[in-house]
Amino acid sequence: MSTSRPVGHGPLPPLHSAPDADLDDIDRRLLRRLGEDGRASYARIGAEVNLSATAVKRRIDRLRARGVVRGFTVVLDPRLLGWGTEAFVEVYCRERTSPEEILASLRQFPEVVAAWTVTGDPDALVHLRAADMRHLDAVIERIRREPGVQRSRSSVVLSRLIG
Amino acid sequence: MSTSRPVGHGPLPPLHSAPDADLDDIDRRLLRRLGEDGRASYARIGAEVNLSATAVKRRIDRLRARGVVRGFTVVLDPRLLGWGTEAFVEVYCRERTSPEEILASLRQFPEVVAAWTVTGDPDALVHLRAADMRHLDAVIERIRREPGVQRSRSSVVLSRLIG
DNA sequence: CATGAAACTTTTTCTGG
DNA sequence: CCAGAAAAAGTTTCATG
Repeated sequence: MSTSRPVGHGPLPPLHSAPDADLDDIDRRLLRRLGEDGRASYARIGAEVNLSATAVKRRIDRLRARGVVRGFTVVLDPRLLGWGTEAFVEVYCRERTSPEEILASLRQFPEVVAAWTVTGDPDALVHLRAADMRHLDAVIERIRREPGVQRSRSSVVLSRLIG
Repeated sequence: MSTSRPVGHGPLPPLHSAPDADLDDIDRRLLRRLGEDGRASYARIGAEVNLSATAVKRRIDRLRARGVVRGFTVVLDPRLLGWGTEAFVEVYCRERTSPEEILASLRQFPEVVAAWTVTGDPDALVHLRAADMRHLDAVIERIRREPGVQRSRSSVVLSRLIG
């Protein structure tokens, strides 16, 4: 029943040496535990941080209220779900293409797992997930044809090192 | 206690139209619900998918056993934790630098949230999180000085569009 | 073989110290 | 922060289609 998902490296932001977050040591251990198993019971967490289940719940509630804890989610295996191929696409937009327009363009693709506007030559970086190369190719082609998009440069993921 | 985290776009792989995963419609709805709230009770989930809590638990257990569900985790707000600045760094390695060496280099930085080896000109793409620009700059400098690293090209994240 | 109901255990949630 | 009681959720067992 225990999930082994080391944090620090991974989808979670680093907990240790956080510059400033008003977290005490117990909060950090507690969040680390929730990072490893988001369904861990308050009682079990409390046993590990030397706190009663009630105290643990109150701390987590407080962290939720503050917005530090945004919620809880399930971690799935994209490969086993049939989404084994991923890529990053740098998108170069035409002049006068707003982030809103980029967003609107990308929103329609379920293959777009994440996207950011960035500094530098490209305007946006897009993280794609697809079933296979063929699928990936098709999606990239469709993105390139979007009105606001001028050109793009793709990197297919060979292996996930961290995260 | 309900978390609004739309899936399809985001850290979760898309659930709908999964090419092949041996998931039936109930599994997909169930996973979607867990994506939104990883701590939702079996009873509540069951009420939404017209199944008993027992049946829901067994389905989730089965999905865990198959590896489709890797676990559960908490979703944190990096900004409120003091990690508000992020960037992507393309790393160009020297000849004969293995992925293992890249991994070993990057592992030591807690600021490295994710990293992939990729096709194309750069060898690796690195996702960084830092407290601020100053911090980000320092980390990138340290990465550039790593033995296996030849040069790098960075994009600072301006805004998160999706994910 | 998956399901649902019931029995049983653990955990959560209140209350008041 | 602790203790205890009530409520809810998790877990196991068993019978059914």
